Amino acid sequence: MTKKTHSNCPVYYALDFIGDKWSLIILRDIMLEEKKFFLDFIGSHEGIATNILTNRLANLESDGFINKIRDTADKKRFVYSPTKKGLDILPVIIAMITWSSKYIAKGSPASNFMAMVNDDPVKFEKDICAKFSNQTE
Amino acid sequence: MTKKTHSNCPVYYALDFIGDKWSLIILRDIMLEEKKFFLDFIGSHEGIATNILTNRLANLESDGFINKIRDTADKKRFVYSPTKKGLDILPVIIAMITWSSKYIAKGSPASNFMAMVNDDPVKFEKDICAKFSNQTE
DNA sequence: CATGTTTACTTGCTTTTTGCAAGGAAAATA
DNA sequence: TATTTTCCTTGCAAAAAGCAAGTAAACATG
Repeated sequence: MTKKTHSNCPVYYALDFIGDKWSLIILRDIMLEEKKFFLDFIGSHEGIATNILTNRLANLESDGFINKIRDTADKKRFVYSPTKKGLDILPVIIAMITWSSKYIAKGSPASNFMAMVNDDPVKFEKDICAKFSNQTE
Repeated sequence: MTKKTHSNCPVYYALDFIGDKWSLIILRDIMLEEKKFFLDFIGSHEGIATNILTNRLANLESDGFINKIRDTADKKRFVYSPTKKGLDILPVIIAMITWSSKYIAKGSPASNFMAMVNDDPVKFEKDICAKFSNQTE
């Protein structure tokens, strides 16, 4: 996802930014799992490597999906949060959850999100956006 | 996207299948661009290599997203078509189109799909599904 | 029916990306 | 000052993707 082709196809355009697995996983962690710090993302059970995480966080920031600000309480670390542009990716994530809840193996341990999304996807999105309503951009 | 991790996270579960760019581009071509044949996909301006296309078509078929049947009219070639499971990915694609139409540069040559999706996304999805209503699975 | 074309796929090679392990730097802590 | 925490970098190996050429079966043509 280094070079953006800026295709005139809107599907490909979106994939230029979130067409790799890790970028969407990070956005999921930020928006759904309320992760904020570098080590939070490292703690995801998917196991992203530190160099890849650094690269993806930088891309997501320069592409305007997330903000990166130094934590005032603990200046060693940075707080990562979604921008409006990033929050607007939520419908894509929700659509994936809807699809998965239909096709995931019955025996699989169900995620909380599946029930919530199936129950009321609009409310699900609104509730998450409300958590980040203090975002300026 | 070779090994499926079968994570209990529904986002990651979906990304196991469509988390690489090419798989979604192929599904876009099949469902939105009404492409059917190997050479149709090669003709996409994104430029997928033949070995990658062969691999992705095989994966999509074995994962149950598409059907592959020999063309009765011209037995040299195969007809690729979406299954119900594949058509259920449409909301993900539509969510991407919605996102892109909001953030794509104003000067960019607009796709037909952007206007149609923004006008009536539910109708957009129904119309596409109707085209493939003869699909048995 | 011999020859050439179309369509799908394969193979070998190079380049790019990812994964992994170790280390480094700034801020906090003791 | 020494140690820990947090984020990031670097070097190297493994995996994936990209590219060009070639193969084989179905078909078309003379």
